[in-house]
Amino acid sequence: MGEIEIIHSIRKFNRNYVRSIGLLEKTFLNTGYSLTESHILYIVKEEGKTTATDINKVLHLDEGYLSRIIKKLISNSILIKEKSQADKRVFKISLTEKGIKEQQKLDELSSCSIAGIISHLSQGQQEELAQSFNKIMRLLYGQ
Amino acid sequence: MGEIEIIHSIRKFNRNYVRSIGLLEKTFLNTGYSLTESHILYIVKEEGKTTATDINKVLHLDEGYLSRIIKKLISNSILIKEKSQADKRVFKISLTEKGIKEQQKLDELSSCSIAGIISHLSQGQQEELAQSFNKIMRLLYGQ
DNA sequence: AAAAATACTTGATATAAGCAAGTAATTAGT
DNA sequence: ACTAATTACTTGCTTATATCAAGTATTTTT
Repeated sequence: MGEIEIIHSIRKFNRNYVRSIGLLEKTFLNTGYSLTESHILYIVKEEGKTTATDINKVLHLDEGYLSRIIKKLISNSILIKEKSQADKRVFKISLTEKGIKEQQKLDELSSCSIAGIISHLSQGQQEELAQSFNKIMRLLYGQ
Repeated sequence: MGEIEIIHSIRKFNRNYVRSIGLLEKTFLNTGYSLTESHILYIVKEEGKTTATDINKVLHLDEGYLSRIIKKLISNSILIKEKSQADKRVFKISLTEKGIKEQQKLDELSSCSIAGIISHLSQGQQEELAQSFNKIMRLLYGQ
């Protein structure tokens, strides 16, 4: 396989996957959260208690944009922030009780939408699919 | 591998890939074309002479939005439209000379950005990567 | 011939994202 | 210890991207 074919395969995948992600975004619209917001909530769940800066080490959003999203999530009682004692520039962010529940709902929605997409595949095909995704993850992102 | 692991793998991939596509979008910003516009031009190149409706069979954009994008591309002399003789509701759309050149530039930019991403991989790893993408394409999109 | 569907357009609006300037706190340089 | 630079976060303003709803013209269905 030459470089041109390799690049062609990846570009073909990208063209198709962009649309899948577009569909995913529409699924999230009904929830009242954007994909980006749901991503932020996922990170806060994973990290437990974190900061805007740490979230942005993953997401690389515009700082002002992130600040506003967090502000909105706080005003909707999904997140709370408390001033860090160690560094008074920093706000520690975490999920409220409501936030935990909302995040779980989003988590389930995401899993269900994936389950739907792979439901027409056999068990063996589903495993092949997962292994392909895992391989790409390792090769591209070292994970 | 159980269903939970399979879904987990795909979701992990998605979280990472969303950002790759975000970066790709930023690359395109400098060109004066959005990823969506470049996608439209790609389809017009592939199809030769096509219609808004046919483009949207692939992209599923809002009709009005697509109409405006096409309008803009026409006013920038990238596309031309001519009324179909067979059906006077329809406009046949195609690339101008300038449009062909611009599309080629976008094509190269896209290929180069992929080449950059895979450049740190060995030839063998690049082939594994392409094969993984191909397998996913077949499983998810039947292509 | 009327009703329904299709192809496309346009006005108004919403959502997502980015830029730039600013405040407050911390760290680095001398 | 004091100034300069950096970091964390915020806010006002703007742009980019996308959607909704209503409308025109044409074609297809009944």
